[in-house]
Amino acid sequence: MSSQKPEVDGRRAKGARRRRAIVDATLRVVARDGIAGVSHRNIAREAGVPAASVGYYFDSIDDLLVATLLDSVEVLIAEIDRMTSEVGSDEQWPGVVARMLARMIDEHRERTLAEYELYLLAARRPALRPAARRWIEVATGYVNGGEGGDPHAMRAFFAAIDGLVLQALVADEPPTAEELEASLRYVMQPGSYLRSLGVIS
Amino acid sequence: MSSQKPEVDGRRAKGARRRRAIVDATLRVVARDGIAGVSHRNIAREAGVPAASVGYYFDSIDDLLVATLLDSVEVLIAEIDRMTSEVGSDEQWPGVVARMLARMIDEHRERTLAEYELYLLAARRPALRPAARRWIEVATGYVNGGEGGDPHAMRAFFAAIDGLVLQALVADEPPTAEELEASLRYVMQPGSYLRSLGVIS
Amino acid sequence: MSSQKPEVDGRRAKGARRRRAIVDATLRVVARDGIAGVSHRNIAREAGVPAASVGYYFDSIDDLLVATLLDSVEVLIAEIDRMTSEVGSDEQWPGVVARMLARMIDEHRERTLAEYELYLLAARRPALRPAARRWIEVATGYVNGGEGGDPHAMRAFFAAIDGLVLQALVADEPPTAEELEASLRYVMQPGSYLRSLGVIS
Amino acid sequence: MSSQKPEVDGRRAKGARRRRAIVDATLRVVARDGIAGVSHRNIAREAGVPAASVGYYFDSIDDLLVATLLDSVEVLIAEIDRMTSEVGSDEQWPGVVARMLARMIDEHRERTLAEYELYLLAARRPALRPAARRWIEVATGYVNGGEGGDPHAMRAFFAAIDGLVLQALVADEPPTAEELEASLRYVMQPGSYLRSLGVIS
DNA sequence: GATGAATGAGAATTCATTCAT
DNA sequence: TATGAATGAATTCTCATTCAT
Repeated sequence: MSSQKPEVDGRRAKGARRRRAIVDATLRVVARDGIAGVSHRNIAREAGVPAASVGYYFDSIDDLLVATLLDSVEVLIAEIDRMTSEVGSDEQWPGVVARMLARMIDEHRERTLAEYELYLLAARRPALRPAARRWIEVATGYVNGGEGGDPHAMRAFFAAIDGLVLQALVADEPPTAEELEASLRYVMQPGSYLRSLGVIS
Repeated sequence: MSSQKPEVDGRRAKGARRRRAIVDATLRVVARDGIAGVSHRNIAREAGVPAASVGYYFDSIDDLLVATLLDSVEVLIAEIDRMTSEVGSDEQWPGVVARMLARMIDEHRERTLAEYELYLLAARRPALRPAARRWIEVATGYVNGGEGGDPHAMRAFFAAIDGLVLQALVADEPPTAEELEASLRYVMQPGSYLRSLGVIS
Repeated sequence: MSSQKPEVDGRRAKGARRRRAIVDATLRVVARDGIAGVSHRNIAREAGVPAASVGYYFDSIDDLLVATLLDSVEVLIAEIDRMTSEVGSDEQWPGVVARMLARMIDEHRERTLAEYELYLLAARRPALRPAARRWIEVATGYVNGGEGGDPHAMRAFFAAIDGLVLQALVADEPPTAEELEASLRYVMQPGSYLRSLGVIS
Repeated sequence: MSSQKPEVDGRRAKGARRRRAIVDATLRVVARDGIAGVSHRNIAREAGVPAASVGYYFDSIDDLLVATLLDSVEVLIAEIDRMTSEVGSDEQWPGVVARMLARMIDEHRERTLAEYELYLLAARRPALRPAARRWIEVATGYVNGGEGGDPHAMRAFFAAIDGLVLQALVADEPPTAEELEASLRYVMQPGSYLRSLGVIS
């Protein structure tokens, strides 16, 4: 698509880049200082942009948080993608998921914490709901492509995962991958549970 | 036993009452405005005390939040107590828990949300950890008195409950008690799950 | 040279003026109420600017004090300049310095006191050291251009002056110019002292 | 002296002890945090007494500072006493004084700083003047028992000492005893200076 | 006499927003 | 379009003081 004023595209591209930089910075700030640390100044400093730019690109802090939550979901999707490609048979699932959770809890603790804070914030700010919903939908879709399976079982399954991560984040000593796997086996028993989920037949 | 200085008791009692009023007000404020709404001024207005009193009774906002989280656990305990007295056989458990959760989500939505926010905050503030831990311990203790049962199964069980509530709080349309019960049945199957938990034999 | 955006210069000039007004006001406040009187509110009221402006132009109170101390040095320089132009032969020096000190103590008592308070504060706040050092360097430089002379004699000389002013500020009845001159003669004896300083040969 | 109510003496003694503890604590607090750090709470914590006791034993902060300054003078007297007993002939004086000053600046830097802050404060608070005057009188009295000697020379002599300490406290690198001695020799030259002071004849 | 309780006032700092350019 | 400047409002925390006991 051509443009009469190429510098406009340059400017637009610059604007998009800057917007992007602000969103990325926001996720880093939430990871570091929590949602309470989200302020125009903090974000601008982290992003390396003028303080007024944050207010310029996002009408309100809420707008910024919506964009950040949505963006973090995409990052999560990419991460899950990478992990699912590592697993072969159903029998490995508990171990694979456990290791993924352990990584989220250990290596990416602050980042994971940030995502949960944003997620919980959706309970208060309706504007964040679509982003939160997308998260659930994406996760659900990974099990069986979004089709089939008892939705109540599905909900229980992901609820357990969410709860395990939540408790791990709060715990003084986070559980190891082995412990997580042991817990996961109770909600991923091939004979009864996963069958109900439609993961296996 | 009489005292020569009843006025001391009177003062102490008044102080305790005021302290109590501040904690109660804090839980209401968190329920209404979220943790972000916790400020000396907001709390003081809600409690009907001078603003400086909040700083007087609690050295820091964190101290106040710790006390509030601890207090909310006690309230939760009382609530669970009431519910456990209603249930007869094991078979009823899923329904009873589902109805309890539905009530937490519907009638006491903001209050429950407040508890989860405080709970998640413990992930960032170590000072809140003991309060958060007490919550888990209390819940765990209710299943079998804290003895026996596979701890990993226990963890998975409560994780599922936590996750169900969390997702319900975020959802546009919260699940009904029936839907929750359906989900719970997957993590409370008498034949496999509850037996592992040591709830039934 | 003209500018396409004269308004920028206007704004910058206004900012500089306001900054200047705040520094001036700070020196007046320290003179009137001491360093203990330095607060955003007090400074702002004295300068006739909004309270938030003080925090806007100076990141911290220390920054403001540094700027104030540095500024007061410049004022002192101007004052000394004026005085040095009045003196002819070496023999007059004690009298001239004595009159200068007497003026600092009498007419500008509060102002001089403010400078000493800022100066002593440098002993606690390293950030003020450079400003304090500049004061010493400026004074030293006036004797012989900073070159030659026994540095220990120089130090003793200015120490005596500092001490005389200090004691005069604390005294119930400040010394007259004549008394100061009599004291100064003991540290400015042409035959031994000033020769060591390199002031005379 | 007998008493009908020995417990009163006990109480009085306790009160005097507590008063003393508060004064001592004040000097430590000023040494540590400067005069700005003097508050009822800080003093009380440092002294290990109830917060309200400070206000009880001293009507105002000024009263407390007066007592503290007076007390610090007595401590200084004891210290000087100890040092004067070490010196034999006049020739040693510069070295002895230099070592004393070096110790004040190095080992007791904060304490010395505190004394200068209190001393300078006397310039603003007339209530502190008597304490400051006593300081000067005591120091002066040590030279020749308070009699004889040219008072202007005396003033210059102590002014130089005061100024040397003042500048040493502000300097990044405090002078060594040797450097101080070199400076002191210029204001303690036996042939002219000390003779004027009446120290030697 | 002595002290815990309580509070109004004030401190520095940070914030979101507005405005002029 | 984009941004430095500016500011009223709000934050937590500390303070001296008063009061009841």
